[in-house]
Amino acid sequence: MTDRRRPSARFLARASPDVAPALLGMTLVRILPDRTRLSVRLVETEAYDQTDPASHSFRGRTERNAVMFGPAGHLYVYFTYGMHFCANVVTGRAGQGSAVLLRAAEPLEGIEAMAERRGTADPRLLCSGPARLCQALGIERGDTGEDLLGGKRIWLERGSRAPTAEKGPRVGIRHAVERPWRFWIPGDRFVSRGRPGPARRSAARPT
DNA sequence: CGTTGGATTGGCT
DNA sequence: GCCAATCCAACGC
Repeated sequence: MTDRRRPSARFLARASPDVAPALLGMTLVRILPDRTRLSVRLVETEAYDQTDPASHSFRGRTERNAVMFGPAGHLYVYFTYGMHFCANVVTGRAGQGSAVLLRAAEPLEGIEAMAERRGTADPRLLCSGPARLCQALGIERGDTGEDLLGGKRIWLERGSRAPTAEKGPRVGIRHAVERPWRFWIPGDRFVSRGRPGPARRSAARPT
């Protein structure tokens, strides 16, 4: 059964590479301004922290990343590529600048509303990707700082946590590519593209 | 103050 | 596989 309790602050106040796999299988619930209830099951996450050249917090606190340096359990939303939002759960202790990027999820409730926002009904195209997830759930700049442990517009529930996680390199970064800080539920069809996986056949072959 | 390029996506070749 | 879309934070001068 699904556990509707929220995770504890203590659970999130750990290092991001520990929290990231532990979030898999948890539920993210979203209440839209018109009170539509949406929910998804997290299936893919990535860890970031201040020692990490790929992290927004690497060069210290700024106006943009301030939420990352606050207490665990808040939502850090950033805007990128001129058109996309991505959402993170702040982890660790205040001042550490660590967070977990929510990369992909399985749609559970409010699928019709998600499909409308996304412009497609294909379940695999609703939340499989960090920017897709945000668009489906209506997460934007103004949602940064929301309290996922005590808030009423968006929060986490324990859900049906995954027994195992697979790990591999993070997606779309230039620095610290060697850190295997991407985590996903093995075999889950809602994991986003770009899976590392074993030996994908490449189009670029030597002659 | 000007430049660069990004924790992405979707459409076209 | 390749690249445009489209904003703006971070960095260099």
